[in-house]
Amino acid sequence: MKYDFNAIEQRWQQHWDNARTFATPNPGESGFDASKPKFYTLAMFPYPSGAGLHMGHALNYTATDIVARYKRMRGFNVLHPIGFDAFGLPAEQYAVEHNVHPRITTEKNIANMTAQLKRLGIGYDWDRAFATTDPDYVKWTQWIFTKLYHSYFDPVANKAASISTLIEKLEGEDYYVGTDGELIVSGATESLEPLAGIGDPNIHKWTELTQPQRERLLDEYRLAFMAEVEVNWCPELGTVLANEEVTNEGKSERGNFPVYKRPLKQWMLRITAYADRLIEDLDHVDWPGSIKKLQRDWIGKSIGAEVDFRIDTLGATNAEQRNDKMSGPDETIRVYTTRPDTLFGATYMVLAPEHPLVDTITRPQRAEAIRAYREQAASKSSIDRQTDAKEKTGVFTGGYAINPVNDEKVPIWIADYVMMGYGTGAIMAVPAHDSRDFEFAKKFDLPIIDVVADKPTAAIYAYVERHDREPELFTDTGEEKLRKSLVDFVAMCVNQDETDYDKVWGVVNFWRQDKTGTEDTPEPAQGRGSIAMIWQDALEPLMADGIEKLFELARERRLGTISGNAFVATEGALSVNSENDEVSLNGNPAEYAKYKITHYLETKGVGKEKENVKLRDWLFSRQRYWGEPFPILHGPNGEIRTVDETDLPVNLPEMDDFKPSGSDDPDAPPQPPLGRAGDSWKTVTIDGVAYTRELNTMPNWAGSCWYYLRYLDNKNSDALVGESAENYWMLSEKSSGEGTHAGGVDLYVGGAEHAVLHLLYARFWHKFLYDLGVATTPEPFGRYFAQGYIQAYCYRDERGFPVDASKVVNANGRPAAEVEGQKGESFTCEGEQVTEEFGKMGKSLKNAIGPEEICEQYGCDTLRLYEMYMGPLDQSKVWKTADIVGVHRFLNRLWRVVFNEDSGELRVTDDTPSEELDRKVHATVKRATESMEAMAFNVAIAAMIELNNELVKQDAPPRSAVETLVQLLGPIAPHVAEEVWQKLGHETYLADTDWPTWDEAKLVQDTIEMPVQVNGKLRAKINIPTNSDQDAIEAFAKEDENVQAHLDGKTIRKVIVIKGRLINIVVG
RNA sequence: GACCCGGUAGCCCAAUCGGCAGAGGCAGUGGAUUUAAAAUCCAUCCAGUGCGGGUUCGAGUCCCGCCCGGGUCACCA
Repeated sequence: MKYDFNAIEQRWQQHWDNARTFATPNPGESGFDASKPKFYTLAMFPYPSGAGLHMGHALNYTATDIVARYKRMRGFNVLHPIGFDAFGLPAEQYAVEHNVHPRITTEKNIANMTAQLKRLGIGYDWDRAFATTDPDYVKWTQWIFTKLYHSYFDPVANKAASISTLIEKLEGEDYYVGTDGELIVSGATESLEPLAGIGDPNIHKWTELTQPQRERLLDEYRLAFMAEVEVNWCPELGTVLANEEVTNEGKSERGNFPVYKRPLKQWMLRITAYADRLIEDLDHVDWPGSIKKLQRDWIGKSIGAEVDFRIDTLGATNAEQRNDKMSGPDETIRVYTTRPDTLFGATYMVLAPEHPLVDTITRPQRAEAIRAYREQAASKSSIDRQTDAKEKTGVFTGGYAINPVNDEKVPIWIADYVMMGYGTGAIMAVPAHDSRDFEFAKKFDLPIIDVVADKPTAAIYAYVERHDREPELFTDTGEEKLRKSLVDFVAMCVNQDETDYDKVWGVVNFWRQDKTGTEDTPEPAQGRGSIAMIWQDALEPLMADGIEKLFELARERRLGTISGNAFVATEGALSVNSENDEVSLNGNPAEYAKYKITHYLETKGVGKEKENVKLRDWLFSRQRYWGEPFPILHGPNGEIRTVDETDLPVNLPEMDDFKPSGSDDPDAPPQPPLGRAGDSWKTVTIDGVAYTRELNTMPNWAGSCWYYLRYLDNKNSDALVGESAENYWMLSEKSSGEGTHAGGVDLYVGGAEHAVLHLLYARFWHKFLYDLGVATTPEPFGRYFAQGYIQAYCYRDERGFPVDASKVVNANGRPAAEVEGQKGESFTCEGEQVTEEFGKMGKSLKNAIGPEEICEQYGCDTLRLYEMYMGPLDQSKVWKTADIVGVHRFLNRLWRVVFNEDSGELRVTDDTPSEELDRKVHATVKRATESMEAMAFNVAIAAMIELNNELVKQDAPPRSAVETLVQLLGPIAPHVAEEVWQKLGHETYLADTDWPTWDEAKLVQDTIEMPVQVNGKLRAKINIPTNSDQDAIEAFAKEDENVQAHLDGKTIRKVIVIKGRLINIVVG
């Protein structure tokens, strides 16, 4: 009776299906056991694509299944559901390519994937499964959207609230409206006053606004809103894309088509309102640090200042001024900077080509050049911008602005290295301290002046300034003395961290003039000693061309940039050349200088502190058929209303032609497929008013933003999730009072490629639902585990194209899979020479291996074992088919431990295991348990193999030891474990048994071998009674002959005894 | 370019609070079985932890500086 994995796996999979073994009741349902703790685990939502499951899926689903089965044995109520993210581009592309309705292909793919999942033996609660395309689910996705539309983000409460609340607050004058439409809290404390904007706050009351103004104001605050924005337009896909869906190369993530920037009116979600909470709450989730960092960087919060530069009209001729309607005194360009401390070094300005003030600023003689440049910039796709990024381009507008801190006139340029989408779309360029500005200034020969320097350079600036102020001090001295004096000055400033330059100046001059000081006068740089020499060395290169040259550079404020690079450091750097009659930053460290200048700007009314985020609002419209229709109706006068809750869901119209209108012309207007739907769908008449439905659809991310909540209560028709189910499954008790788990899914496993897409969008929606009171935890996924990729060898022919890896053989005709990765092999594919490489397993490299072929050949238990044994789950690892036999042998060996293969008889006996074997069993349980908890399944499996190797040696394997091993194996290789368990005579299923425990006392041996070191070198190993105390251990160690030899004639200085570990005797 | 992760035997990987570098698997080698091969079984070989410093009685583990590999982001002012 051989190990027949096919029959075994088929039998148990059928059993689990029929018996609904992994169905989990909710609170209040029959069979629910309230005494057990809960555990909610989830793998990432799969797309039911035509290609089916790949190895990465198998890895992901096996991992959560193992944890689910393990936790079940540990006495948890385990929720482990699955469903399908069935809307969206991939499903639609597949449907288009195969010319069938997406619903049909989607259903077929779901059926196919369901069968594949069952073939892997994953223990899902299938009763909870659904697809995002189910009308029942679409209804609640649309419901959430209507709530977003009717909500705003309250800046005081820091949470979402109903738009009607905002109206109440405006009517009740809790809030006023500022010039930029910002909300101003009435009776605000002084700290809130800056919200009022720069200069005259010009505060409006709600009653002063006209009805259209009011509508517009409210629209400014809705969490779902329409806006004309620069979007990523992909003509080939016929749709716009979110920033996150565009690759680095400026191509669409789906299909790899070119993407262009163009302004379009689209639905947006105000994710930026949640930026702070999305950052802050990362502190409370148990996620990999790298993923948290990716999210923080993507949100990209920075604190800097907004500064207003007045446009200068003096440069214009009288004739120009007469024609220039915009030369009023209030016309300013607002810039955002994170380095306000460098404001004195702003020598020019750059506007994004799309900046609205460009036309105003441009002088007539520059107009043609500007027009040409803007046109060129607009026509570039992001890929071109990317390619051209190496070389800075730009055009001078002919206009100037006034630097508010020093009244210097600075030229205004436009350049595509400044983006309209970030900050204010305009920058003050500080070429000395920003590498992009530096490059640009070099290319167009714009002035570069230092305003920040490291400490020695700052000291030189201070010295030269004082030298030039009192030149008479130096009339009778030579260059040598000047040089020494400078070195002293710099050395004293740097070594004593002194920025009171006048004081140092005094001291240095005192000594320079060879005067005798009073007792109080410190010697510069401690007597011109060695410390001064160090700085002399550092300064020598600067003075190579003579000290006069150095002075010259300092007077030109160019000391820092002669290196040919911008000096961008803030740590340890000091401001220089930054003072006017009212404020001086000189000698101040950057952080303080920032604070000081920002405060100065505020008092002058030309700037204020400003927080900024890189994160953009989420573009939510797609011009596609296969997505959730918006529950939105457009009225004849442009008014918008949401579809009533009772009329949800809005289902997609049946259409014959659902294909998107793609085009290779980037200027063709978007034509959503729903525009071709019949009028009976498109037009809705309510109270005699004919409304048109919104014709765009939602992006595929919509459905995956809240699916984990629907699993909890997927049959509920009154709410997206019922309260008791949500409370039970989402609220997690904090285990130790350490508040690291913010609730939600207890273990979420998936690939890191979703770090800034799904994981950010879902957190945003969840926080909104939390504000609504639908969700009771601030975060959706309390713990997230990012699994590594599966990589594989791949082969390319002479032209560099990948060839089918399964057809590649080595020189002896052996399949590559058996010898891959070994040195000195040469490979051919159908007679042609190919080269071996290494990359992510997949279709594009033609090196994919389907889970199904492995299941057929070895069984899914072996596949599950192998995938977990390859290495740590969070790391990428290489697929090697040849290695699979290792774990397959393990299962075979285990089978033969239990059964006599020839007779089919059980080999196990009821003998008591030997003390040694018993110790091994307990040690294995301990190691396996700890490894399972740490998700180090590779280590857990190794421990099991070890124990099995012990059992192989037994002529009569004791039942207790075998059963323990089988139980440990259960979560990972459930079919064979269950089969053996049953054959061992058990009535209950292994899945329903308790996880084995270990007895720490059983691990202790009577005697223990301990290494003895002398001076850290191993000199002996001694066997001593385990319970020996420190003194006894030391005495035993000293008895050893070899140890004595090494102690001979030496003094024992110290004896380190680590009980159970080692003894180290230090002699000298 | 910036950031994150990793580097232990021919290969994949273990090694608890800093405490004897080796558990497990693959490959290799020798043997058993076999007409032969595959499969299977038994036995066995193999490194001082990428490099250079430092802390320590003691470093794969901690600190500093590099090198290599993988990943992510990338004109974000």
